[in-house]
Amino acid sequence: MQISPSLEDYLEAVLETADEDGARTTDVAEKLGVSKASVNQAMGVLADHGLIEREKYGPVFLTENGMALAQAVYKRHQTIKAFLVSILGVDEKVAEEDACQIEHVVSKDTMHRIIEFMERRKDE
Amino acid sequence: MQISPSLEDYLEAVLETADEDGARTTDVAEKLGVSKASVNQAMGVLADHGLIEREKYGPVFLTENGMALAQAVYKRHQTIKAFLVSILGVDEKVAEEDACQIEHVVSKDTMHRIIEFMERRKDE
DNA sequence: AGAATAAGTTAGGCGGGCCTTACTTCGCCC
DNA sequence: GGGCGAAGTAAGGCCCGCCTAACTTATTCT
Repeated sequence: MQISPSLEDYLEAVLETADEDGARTTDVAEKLGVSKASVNQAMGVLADHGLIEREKYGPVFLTENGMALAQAVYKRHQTIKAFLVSILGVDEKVAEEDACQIEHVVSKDTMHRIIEFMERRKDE
Repeated sequence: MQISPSLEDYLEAVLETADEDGARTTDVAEKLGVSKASVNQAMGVLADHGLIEREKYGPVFLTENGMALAQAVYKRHQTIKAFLVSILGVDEKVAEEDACQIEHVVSKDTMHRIIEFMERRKDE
């Protein structure tokens, strides 16, 4: 499953804004700071990839695949953010923004090292 | 001075491939893994921004502004790479690639924290 | 129910960044 | 000096990601 960084952001936002009734275009747009039209377009692509399902003029829902991917992205995000805050002492808000960017460009290898580093820190 | 990440990469590559006779389109293209046409186009934009100078069919040279910016970018790059390698233990080659991406998305604040962290490490 | 408002959708457009193809200029060598 | 290959340039095209404007559907309120 290969989607662009930007689509990963949309997927993550769907996860974060969803409740039992799914996620709304407006909320996702708000969260990402883009227009509803852009969200709608992105949802089309995510649906094509089988990552979400939606009925016309209704909310969207993550499929199983979509949920798995969204959670993976979310976890990466949280891990990087935690690293920035707890290890480097970066401000919470800044860390949030930086994590959002870094999560898309960091290699699996470096990601592992970050996790390891934090594990080690925890034990001390 | 506001240029895109991609243009920063071109500028950095000019710095890295240049000798006394300036930098060549071909070398920059090779270094970045893009076509000569793309390099040429980017050089046009950098020239418009007064960051490089060039004569037709000749090599390009960094202006003072261009040199300053290129060095700033280069330093960021090296710092991030050093952090990945020496603190996280990331493989040299992987760190190089990751640094190349991260350098464009990291905030000034986080950048400072990284430097501080490494300074502290050095003292111990 | 009917109007006003909110949510979602569609169409069309724009800039960034890359490409290929074809052309021009340069430098070298017989 | 003519020819050739390499370097540089120009033109045109493609995809991505975003936008605005205009439209359709849903909802809410009196």
